[in-house]
Order: sequence, then C-alpha cells, then structure tokens
Amino acid sequence: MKINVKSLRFFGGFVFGAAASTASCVAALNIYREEILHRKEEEPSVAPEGRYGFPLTGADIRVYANHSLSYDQARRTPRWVAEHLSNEKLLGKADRKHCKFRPDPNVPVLFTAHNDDYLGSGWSRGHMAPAADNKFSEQAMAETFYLSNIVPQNYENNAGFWNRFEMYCRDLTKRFQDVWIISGPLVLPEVGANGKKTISYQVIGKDEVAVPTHLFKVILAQKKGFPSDTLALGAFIVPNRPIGFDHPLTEFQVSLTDLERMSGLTFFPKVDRTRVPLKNLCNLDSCKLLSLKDFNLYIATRKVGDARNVYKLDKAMSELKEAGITPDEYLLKLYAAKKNELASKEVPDHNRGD
DNA sequence: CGGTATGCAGCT
DNA sequence: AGCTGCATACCG
Repeated sequence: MKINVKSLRFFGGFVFGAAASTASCVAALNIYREEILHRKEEEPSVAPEGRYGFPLTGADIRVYANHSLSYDQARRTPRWVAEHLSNEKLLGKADRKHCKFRPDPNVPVLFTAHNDDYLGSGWSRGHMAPAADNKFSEQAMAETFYLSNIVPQNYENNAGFWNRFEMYCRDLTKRFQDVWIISGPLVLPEVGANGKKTISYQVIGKDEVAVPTHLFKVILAQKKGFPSDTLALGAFIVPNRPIGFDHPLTEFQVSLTDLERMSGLTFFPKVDRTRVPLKNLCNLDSCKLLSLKDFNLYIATRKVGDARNVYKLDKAMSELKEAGITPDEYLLKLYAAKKNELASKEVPDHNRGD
C-alpha cells in the first residue's frame, strides 16, 4: 500500500462552460485555494472539549495499488476516487472475470457496504476507478472491486454512457502522456412544485447505501509533446439514469468551480492557476464518445472473442447484422479464426448441448 | 467493455 | 451453516 503523490505545476484562470469567470472571481478563487492549502489542523490537545478526542470521520485518504479514495462512512460510498492513467497501465492480461465485488477489508465493518445491499436493489455496482484501467495488475484490478470504490448506478448508464465515457478516458492516453482522473457520486437538490430545493435520495439494503443522483468526473491531462506545465482539464456531471447516444459528452461539461461548489471538494489543489490558463479538454481534444455503431461493433467484437461455441459466435454476428451494422475487417478476421478454432474443438455434428 | 443470476464443489 | 472459488448462463 504505497503510492506516490504526483506534484503538479501551476496554472491560472479556469474558464469555460456557461459560467465564465471574471478576473476578480479568479482572484477570489485563488485566495480561497491558498487558504485551503495553508489551513492547519488545530491542536486538539489544548482544547478542553477535545480531552477525550474529537469525532473521527474516516474520511482520510486510503491508498491502493492504482487508485486512492476518501470514503463516506455515512453513505457507504466513496466521496471521490483518484487514479492516474497512462498507456502502459492499459496493457496487460488482468481480467475482471477473476475479480469479485467484496466489502473493503480496510473499512470498519460498521460502515462498509455489502454485496447484499446491491443485489436485487434495482441498482448495479458501478466502479468509480474502472476495472479496465488496471490491465497491468491483477492486484490493482481486484482492489477496484472493493465496495469502497463502488456506488449504486443505473444499469443502462453503467453499461452505456458511463462505459463509453471511461473508454474515452482510456483513449486519451494515446494523445496525453499522463491523465489524472477524479470520479465520485453526487446528491444534488431538485426544485419541487412549491419552489423549494430539496435533496432526496434513495438508500439501499441493510446498510442503507446512498444512491447518488449524479456522478462526476474531473479529468486533468498533459498532452504529449507539450511543455510539462501545459495541462488540459474537463469537469463533467452526469445524471445517474439512462443517457442515450443522442447526448454528447459536452452536454454534461460544467465549470470546475461549479462542480467544486456542488461537491464541496477542491480538485487538484496543487495546480497553480495563476500562471497559464488551463486548457479546456474539449477544445484540445474531441470529447467525442463512441457512436452507436462503433459501440455495437465493439461489443460484438468482444462477444466474438469470448464465444465458447459456434452458436454464440454466429449469434453475435447476426445481432450485428440485425442492427444494420457491417463488420469491419478486424472483426471478420477474428470471426473466421474463432470459427476455425471452435469447429475443430466441437464434436462433429451431435452432442453439443448449448 | 459494463453488469446480472444461477449452481456446485470444497473447505472450515 | 457460511464463505470462496469456479463455471455456467444471460443482458446492454
């Protein structure tokens, strides 16, 4: 359990989205950040009310092989999860089939979520630090299955939009040498019929795990071939419900300060914003997720690769055809190779039993 | 890639 | 009885 905290250079005004900051806002923001950075823990021992100790929150930073997080002991979800992505970490053979969701053994049992909370709840177990960002290490991938890294997530969102969002993040490592990502849950207020703003959220299971209304992701990235102090940043808030292919990622981009206000978190506090402005990630890069066709093509390719028999193999291909999508050359080759492999393995004409 | 639900053997 | 690993099946 050791990991290095990377220190970053610093940068100036962060401006994008609907909420464009004025110069004075930026100045105020920087003073605020300065204050946070230099805030000191009070000496508990000198205060008489602290004689028997102050309450513990368990919010301290927990460090794993390839991610770190702060845990919310009341909601039984992370507050935020941080990870670093690079090309090399995405190479490897670690496979999620060998992993299991389980309570984080490092979290006191009084405060941890359990699998039972999620099963049959109507919500899926959604990774914050994704499993696939840890292909280089079985251990690192296994740790992402601790429930300290999991939030109740809408099935379709998890398998669909959020999945494609995570794929885009991994794709960034082709063009950015370092990518830092913070992800986490939000419970945001809604305006009721009476005009009052109220925060309301479901809790699931015996442990009453909080179901977030939204998920956030902040991406900080350093582009290849650019000076090391040139950083791009994008902040996003995605509703925890199905999001179709007609919604582009940029629809969910927000200003960093808006996200900070809503989450109560100060992101990347060691980035100095007083020098060069951070680049907007979606200006420096496309922020385009896989299209419906490309996504289905990807899923079909996965299914063909995993097929255990000829029936499944052909089913994956016919599903694709059904959707009006023509296989690319790679898939056709994979299909042919797989067909050969399976045909030679299977009993000639009977006794297959699928 | 992201998830779900079974069943079963083997161990304590 | 309950966990743990493992294999099977299914979905978007």
